[in-house]
Amino acid sequence: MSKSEQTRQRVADVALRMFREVGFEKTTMRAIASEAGVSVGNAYYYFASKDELVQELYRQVQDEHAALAEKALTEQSAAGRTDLASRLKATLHTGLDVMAPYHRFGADFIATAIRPTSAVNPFSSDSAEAREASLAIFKKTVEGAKPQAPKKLRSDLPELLWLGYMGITLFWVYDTSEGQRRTRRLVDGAAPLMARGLQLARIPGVGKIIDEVLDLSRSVRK
Amino acid sequence: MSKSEQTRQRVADVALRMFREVGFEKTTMRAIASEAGVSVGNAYYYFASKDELVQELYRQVQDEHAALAEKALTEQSAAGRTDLASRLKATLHTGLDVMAPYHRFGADFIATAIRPTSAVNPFSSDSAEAREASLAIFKKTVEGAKPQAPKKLRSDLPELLWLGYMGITLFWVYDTSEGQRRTRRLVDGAAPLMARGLQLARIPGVGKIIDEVLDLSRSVRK
DNA sequence: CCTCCTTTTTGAACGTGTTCAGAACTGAGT
DNA sequence: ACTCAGTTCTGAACACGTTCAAAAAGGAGG
Repeated sequence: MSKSEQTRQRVADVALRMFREVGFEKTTMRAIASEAGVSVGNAYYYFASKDELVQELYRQVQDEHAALAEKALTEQSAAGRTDLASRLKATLHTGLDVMAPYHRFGADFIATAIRPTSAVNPFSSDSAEAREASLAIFKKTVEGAKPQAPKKLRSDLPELLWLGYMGITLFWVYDTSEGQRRTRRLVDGAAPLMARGLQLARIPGVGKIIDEVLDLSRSVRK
Repeated sequence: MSKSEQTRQRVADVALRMFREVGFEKTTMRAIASEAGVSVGNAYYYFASKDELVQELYRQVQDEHAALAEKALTEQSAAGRTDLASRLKATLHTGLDVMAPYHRFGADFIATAIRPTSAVNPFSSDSAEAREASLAIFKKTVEGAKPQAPKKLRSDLPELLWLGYMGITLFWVYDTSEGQRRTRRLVDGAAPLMARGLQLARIPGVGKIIDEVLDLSRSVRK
């Protein structure tokens, strides 16, 4: 590893550790630089802004989620539990597991991420790669499920679930209950309800409405 | 009006005008103070932070929404249009109308509002009053509708619709289409779908699931 | 070893939101 | 008129994220 890469890595490591330990706002660029043994300007040579350090954090959280979810899904399959509700629970709970150390400061990260101009914004094109990776987890969750979801929903489902996951994350940020158990309960309750709700798509009257909802959702996404 | 009140008002007026004209980030406290003819410290004597000025903005937007929605709903009723879909459209569209001048900077406001520590956060206790006022608009929207919504949903409906409105607002912030017409289309499409969707609650199989969704939503709100 | 270009590093400086010690003003009581 | 407590106002100062001109280090070719 070149000296340049080492410096970059050291800055990133220090930043992420400090984010975890003292939070986003209290971690100043000066503190990061000093702790990493470089000047402020040098930290900026590698990361154009504090936001870019958050981006680094997201990447790491996401990689970890992908690995943990994959592992949990595989174990469940081996044990014969292949229903969508169980798989969804596994994916959502592992997501919460990975984010847990950052809960105290989650709000700051969300505030950063939500700006359309932010590179970390989950809907922006800058983070397309990260979003695809996250979507892939939900694709895997849905595709490996038996019985499969109703055909008409299958293709849109991962994206809708991912959107739901964003909502759950928002809920989690505001969840001050101990260990965020209310969010855990939400996941445990919502996963089976969603799985069962999907079956309703087979009832004629419901199916028609769902078609229209999907049409609208597609047209509005352009 | 006392001199103190005058100063406070002048600061607020200048701030809101500048927010509208040049945006949240570009409106500095120094500029507000200078434009209002007071010192920076004096502006802080009346508003503890820049966020509190945003709170002032929210209050104003909300009052305007309440008035416009009320007017639109009354006119519709007079013309004999009392179905929920039409009423919902009126409420949502007037909301978008009121926010329109701020669209360019909406993202900054959202980023400010989303911090749990922010006084402007729509879920925080600090903004309970504002939230109640907003909820009241949706209560009126639902209650004045004929035919009425299914009984089991009636009490939770305003809160759920309000939540949906938050989602639509988020969508609107990210909507860069001209005049935010995609958001308008979303409202036009979603309002009738929601109204028709509610009727499905009367189908036995669907009703049971809805009961459980409501139970979960209540238990998780604690 | 020297030259010359690129990459890396420095730290002072800028503009920001916010704080605070104290100055200026106000008005009620004497 | 004078006092004095409370209210209103001031502007310098602080810490922050970020920028930038210039210094230092590295490295390729002679």
